[in-house]
Amino acid sequence: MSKSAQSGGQPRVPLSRERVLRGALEFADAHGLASLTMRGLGEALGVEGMALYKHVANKDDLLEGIVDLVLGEIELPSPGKEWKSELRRGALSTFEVLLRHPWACQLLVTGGGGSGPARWRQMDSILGTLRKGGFSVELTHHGFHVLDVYIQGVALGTVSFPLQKEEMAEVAETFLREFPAADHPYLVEHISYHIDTGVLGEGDFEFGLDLLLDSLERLRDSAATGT
Amino acid sequence: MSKSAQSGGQPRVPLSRERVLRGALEFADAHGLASLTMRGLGEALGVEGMALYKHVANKDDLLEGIVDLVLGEIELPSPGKEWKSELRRGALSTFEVLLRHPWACQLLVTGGGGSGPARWRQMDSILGTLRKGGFSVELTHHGFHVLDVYIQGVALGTVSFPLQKEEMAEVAETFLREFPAADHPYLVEHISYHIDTGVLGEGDFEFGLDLLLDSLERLRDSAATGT
DNA sequence: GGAGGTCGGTATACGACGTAAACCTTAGAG
DNA sequence: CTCTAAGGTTTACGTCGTATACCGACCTCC
Repeated sequence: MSKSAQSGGQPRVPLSRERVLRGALEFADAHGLASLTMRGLGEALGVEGMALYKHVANKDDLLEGIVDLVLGEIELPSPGKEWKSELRRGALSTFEVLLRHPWACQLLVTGGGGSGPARWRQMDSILGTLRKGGFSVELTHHGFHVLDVYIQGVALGTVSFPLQKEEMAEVAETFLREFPAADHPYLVEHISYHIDTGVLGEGDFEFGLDLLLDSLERLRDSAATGT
Repeated sequence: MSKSAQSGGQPRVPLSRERVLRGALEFADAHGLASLTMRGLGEALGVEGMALYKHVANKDDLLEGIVDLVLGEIELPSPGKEWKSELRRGALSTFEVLLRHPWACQLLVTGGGGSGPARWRQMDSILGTLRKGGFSVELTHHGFHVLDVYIQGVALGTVSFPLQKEEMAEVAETFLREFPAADHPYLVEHISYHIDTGVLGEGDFEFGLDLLLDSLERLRDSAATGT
């Protein structure tokens, strides 16, 4: 027998930062961020809550850790290839990943914006894609922030309005019924539109995304011709 | 004496939802959201913490209340006037208000997005400004969401990166020093740019805002000419 | 002008949370 | 066989939101 497994029962796998973070991520996916508690996570890992502190500095550390894990799932654009489709792909991937782990949005946004290695890699690849796509340093700067903010914003908005298509219509209808509709004619129109077309979704996300990408392209070109 | 003031000392002003919410807002401004606690707020209002529950259903109710107060500070665009400058004004006002109450951003985003009357009024006025500006229902829908998300996104980003200009440069420099810079060339360039130009600010906000407004205008016009 | 009801505030208490500190257990090294 | 230290447990503290019971002052109505 090798040195790690021995005598009686199970193979003695003694936890680790890795396993704690992975467990926390799954726990959050399963039960939501609010239910992610040190004692609860401990139990899920078959251990007393305090044991986690042997692998994690404190709860904030743990949260930062799982945010970075999530960010690591994002598909990155490759600097050098066709910039627009690369950024588009990366943006859609970000959107998907954040919707897959709704709680991560919230953390990303309230916890300083995610400052782990996965975030750095993502930033670098987006910036690089713009630069290699012919954008000046300044335009790259602006473009990056606009895209970044937009993506996080939509993900956040979508996530904090967690309704399925039918629920949505139902809720909207009861809302319209007991509402000072006369004072909010345009809001009523807007809600009605939502009743017909459903919730915010990928389509709405892509609308703004393409708007931004096209605008950035136009700016790049007009800067190049010296306008 | 009138009926409200009497005998011994002070004039008997018995709290109210209004005063509780206003007090909570000031408390959050002064000490941050994390320090806003029922007992703490009670003390600030010269009252035991439990007294607040006579005016507020629970803490969530209180938080929703103060978010709506903040939203009420926002200057609204007027449907009918020149749409672009109106929306621009409203967006800048939103930005300012959210920076004035940084904690509100966070609440706005985690607490279902603010669903009180102030939010409704704001939504209605933005939607109305677009419609009266000649946008179709569909384009209004998209334009609204894009603008809305962008504004909240930038405010959130700015707020969660709470550095002054000099701090910023300093932090960035130490960051660059102990950083695997070789693996993140574009990120390094980006940070250097930030060192020179300072933090995210109103300028960066306006860049994306104008980008969006111009793009929307273009879409409106091309839809009008049937392209 | 008392009696009673209600409104606004207090006192006390409970369970959950993050986490500090001390302790125990085991397994490998000398 | 002992020493050590890493990994896990126990116990405890302070803080949070809040349920519940209580209490005093006012208003109303007979």
